[in-house]
Amino acid sequence: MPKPTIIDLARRAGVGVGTASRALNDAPDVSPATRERVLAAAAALDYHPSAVARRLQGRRSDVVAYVPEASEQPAGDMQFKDFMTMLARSCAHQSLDLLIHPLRTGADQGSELTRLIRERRADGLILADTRVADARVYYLAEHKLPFVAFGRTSGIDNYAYVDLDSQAGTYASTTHLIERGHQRIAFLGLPLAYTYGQHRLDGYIKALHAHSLPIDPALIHTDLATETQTREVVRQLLLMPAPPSAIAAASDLLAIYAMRTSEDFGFQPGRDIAFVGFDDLLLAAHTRPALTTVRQPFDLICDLLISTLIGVVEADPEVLRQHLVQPSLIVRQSS
Amino acid sequence: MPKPTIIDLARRAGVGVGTASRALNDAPDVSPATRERVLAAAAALDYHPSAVARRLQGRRSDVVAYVPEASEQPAGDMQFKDFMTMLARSCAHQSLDLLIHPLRTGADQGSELTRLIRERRADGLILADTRVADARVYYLAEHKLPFVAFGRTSGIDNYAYVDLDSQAGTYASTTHLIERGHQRIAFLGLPLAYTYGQHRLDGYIKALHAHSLPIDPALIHTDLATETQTREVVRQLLLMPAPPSAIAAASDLLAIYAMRTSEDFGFQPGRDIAFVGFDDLLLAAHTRPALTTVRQPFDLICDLLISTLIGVVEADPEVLRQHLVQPSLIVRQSS
DNA sequence: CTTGACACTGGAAAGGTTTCCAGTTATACT
DNA sequence: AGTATAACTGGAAACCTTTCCAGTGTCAAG
Repeated sequence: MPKPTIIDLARRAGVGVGTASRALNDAPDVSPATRERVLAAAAALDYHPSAVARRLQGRRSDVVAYVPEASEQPAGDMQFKDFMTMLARSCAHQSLDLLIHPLRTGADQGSELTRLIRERRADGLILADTRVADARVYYLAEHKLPFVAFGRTSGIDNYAYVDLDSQAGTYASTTHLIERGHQRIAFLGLPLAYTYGQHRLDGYIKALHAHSLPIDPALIHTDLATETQTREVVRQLLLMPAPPSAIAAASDLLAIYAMRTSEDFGFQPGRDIAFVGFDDLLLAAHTRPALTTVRQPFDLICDLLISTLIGVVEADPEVLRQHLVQPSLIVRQSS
Repeated sequence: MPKPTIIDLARRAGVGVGTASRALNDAPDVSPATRERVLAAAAALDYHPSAVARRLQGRRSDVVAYVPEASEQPAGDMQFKDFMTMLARSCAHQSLDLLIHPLRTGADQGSELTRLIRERRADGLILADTRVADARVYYLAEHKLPFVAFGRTSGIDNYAYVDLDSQAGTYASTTHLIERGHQRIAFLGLPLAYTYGQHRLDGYIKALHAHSLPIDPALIHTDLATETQTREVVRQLLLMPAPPSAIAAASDLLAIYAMRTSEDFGFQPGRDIAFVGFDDLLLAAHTRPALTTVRQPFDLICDLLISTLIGVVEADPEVLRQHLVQPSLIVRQSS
């Protein structure tokens, strides 16, 4: 019993294949009685239309490829699964399948990307973890391949992206600390090679500026990756003659490391020193004290990524190609 | 300039389509000169064969779908990205594409899974996060859909799986503690609804048994999810009249929470109390003291998942369908 | 009774590849 | 020289859908 085709189905229902197809896709030009009969036959035969054949006939493959860097992210990416899940959900809403195709950093990324599109294994690409200078973005834009980047890249502007306004995020968290009366606020930053690493630093600086506070380079540490590294940096901060009274971190993980380190020094986080993070990890709500942080609306971001990509693929001039999404500050006990 | 087809290519190279196809797939029956000519023409036209058409003609879609539960994993799944990346790499080795299709917990999972296969959107499925009683496994096995589960499920045996021998993992870590002279060893466990949660507990108990140590229910806490929950449990342990001298945790995260809590009580982890974890998170090597833990060889597991799945899809009787992979103990300073 | 419009239907064509089969030419062997 | 074999080649068929077009039948209006 080979899998039934639409021909078997049509025969069984006593109609032509064209009619069968129309009935299944509830096209307008088919009588209710006929549709009924086709649907019944489909159920009886346990018929499922071949997505492959359908894709061949249409011009689309109805697949989106998600192309993360085959990460060396220091602490594991805790939000990756949530993000993937939401992205998949957004795809499902548009009846798209989600392909995942990590790019090895060394390999010939260009031809890899080209083949994905040109072989029609995917209609469009979603990039993530974009860097300040991101070779993939330059390549895709130059070769006019359909893609949307999650995150901006500098030195190029005519491409589609969705990005969190990270700068607004740290601006908000830093301002929050300032409004709580803090004057000396340290900043723990991520690698500046990533665009969001840069933006999160920018927001902190902008907030200090806006409130006429001095920028003290001694209070700013970026490119933090490991826990030991972070702890060492925080140690130095706490041992300063005039230690900071608050610490703004560019990620929840950094903030948590910092809180722990301050405890080692006998400080009580949230009381003696204020902390804010960034990301709103599931962890963040469960630390003690619960961490004030900045949340990115992944669901909205994913929807935008997919709808923008569809616009790009269809070359729809109506679709806005560049989106900046606002984060929200979640105030908890640590600040 | 519509995308060139193999017909354009053949015309350009001055050969028939059959010959062109054979030349591209380096089939045996084509002369070196002809192949040369076809390849040159392909380069000139920037020709890429349509994966969709290829899939239609062959019987395969050459796609594997990875089907995680749309998790409520308490702490975010830190290893998810690494696992995905390796799985994708294993797929790439076999020229397969990896589709990701999270299953909403509520929805009609059955028809979702059936459609994935019957519509040929994927040739086979990889399941993950299997539970002790996993409805998806039962369903897939009953409907004879091609799949491999990462993790075992009870109450059924004729299905393909790859699993880490978690029991051996906690057996090893617990034994390691015993050999270090510990007699009172507490256990922090994961939800028992997950098979590995159960197995990790089993290994701990088995190790105590093997060394004729008593099983003290007061030292065993399972179904731990959040940090606060874990800290509370550890607090209770440390306040016991005869507190444990070592703690075996079923995950690195639980171990780290426990270490931190013990520090709050003035203990020095690794000296006053020993700790072992499970998972070998990137974090684990960077805590202080560095965490002794159990590592799963994800690369091997992924290769096995994919090769087993291929065997299942091709109904190859030669392929071993059930694999138990041994973890390895990584000894660091915490024990 | 004829004509037009209308509602529905069947079947062919297209989408782009691989595979199979029959055919052509060249080579080798008797 | 004649035949058998080998080495290669071209093109048709198959994979399974959707879409388009021409056709059939019904009904209303003229």
